[in-house]
Amino acid sequence: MEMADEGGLATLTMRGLGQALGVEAMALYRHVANKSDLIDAMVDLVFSEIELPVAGADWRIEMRKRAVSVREVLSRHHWAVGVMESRRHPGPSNLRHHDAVIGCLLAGGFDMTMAAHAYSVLDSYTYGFAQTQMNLPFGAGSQDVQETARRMLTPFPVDEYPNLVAFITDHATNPDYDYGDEFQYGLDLILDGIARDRPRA
Amino acid sequence: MEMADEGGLATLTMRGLGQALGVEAMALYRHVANKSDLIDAMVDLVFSEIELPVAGADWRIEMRKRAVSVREVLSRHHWAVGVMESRRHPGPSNLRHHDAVIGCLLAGGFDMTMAAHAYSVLDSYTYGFAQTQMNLPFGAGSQDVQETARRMLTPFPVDEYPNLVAFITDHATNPDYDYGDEFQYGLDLILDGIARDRPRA
DNA sequence: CCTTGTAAGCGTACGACGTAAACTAGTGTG
DNA sequence: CACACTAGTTTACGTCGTACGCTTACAAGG
Repeated sequence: MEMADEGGLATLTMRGLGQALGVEAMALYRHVANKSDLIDAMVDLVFSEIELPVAGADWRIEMRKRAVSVREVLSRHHWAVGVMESRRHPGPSNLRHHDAVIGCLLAGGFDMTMAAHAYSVLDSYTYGFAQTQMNLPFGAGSQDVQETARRMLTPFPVDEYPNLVAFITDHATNPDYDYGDEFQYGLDLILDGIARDRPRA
Repeated sequence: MEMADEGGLATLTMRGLGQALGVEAMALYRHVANKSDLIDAMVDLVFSEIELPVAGADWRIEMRKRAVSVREVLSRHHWAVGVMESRRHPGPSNLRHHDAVIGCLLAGGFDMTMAAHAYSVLDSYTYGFAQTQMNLPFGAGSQDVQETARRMLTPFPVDEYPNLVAFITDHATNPDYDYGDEFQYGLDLILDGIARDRPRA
């Protein structure tokens, strides 16, 4: 996971992993069926790092806490975005996580249909945000943003994309703009919407 | 793109593509700098298939139309999810798309900050939903779901994940439950939230 | 007509990658 | 002492992206 954290899933190779462990690549196959199996295990480890919602506590606080935790964990393991939900063999932490989320919603007075709705919006948003942010071709630091944006737009005629340019100059390169803050806005907007729809208990 | 549509990005190889075109693999490098460049071009083609929002029209209708179109396009090109926003060299359709979305929001009376908020939530949700749905380890058909779910839970003690089991049996395997329908729910929830926050024009 | 420049495509080759198969030590247990 | 088990190694195969150098096809200019 350290290797993947640093350079992405692509830099995690069996040979490289073996070398990092002081062992030949093939030795790994004593402990792991194949690379996909290894990634299954890694994904489950990532799930185990996510804070579990507590059934019986305030659902809104718990759901918010979980979403923030997912985002924080995925920001430490950016390789995991895009691979978390695609496993054909979910591990125990994965299943426990889903079980806890559903349990917390049901305990919070949701019926099954509303729980499914809530889970779907929250998860889609949280993973989607993580994905778009992780993949953003610039990191923190407005100098970086400005430079990257200029390089992207260079091949095209000036004034071809006026709104986009306005957005970048007026907003995205503002030094006290942090894209990460956007997450809170959308998260609360969605929680508000869910709270409004939830049948009163 | 036909190749990737069928078997995912992994089955698109330079040799395979050459063969499909009746040409040696290396011939492709006359037209494309490298594989990443090829994928850049493919991503831009995907963007070009997305319906553009019209500036001046009702922003809510346009945003909804766009989100639905994104989802539809991504469902035809499932390989593109996870790669759309990560390109270091966005093409003209990509930039035009972003420009149109921002333009439509600004024309709809949003200030730049609210436009950024709206764009962020909508995009994160739309991509996130596409990602989780595309990657779901089961396709359509409840028989499939039931079978897959049982196989996933088999290695674990019964009653280890009661809420998850309840969700699957009560809800997910219901024959008239289509996960795709969840998209509409979340989309309208988010649009409602945005409409509420938008400063009145 | 011939030359020459350019675009298109081909052939070969290299160094990754995941992993199958067979083998070799070291470690207990009967 | 024999035996099975475990962890690790060696070698090898097929596939990938792609660097490098070669060969055509063809159009423009003298």
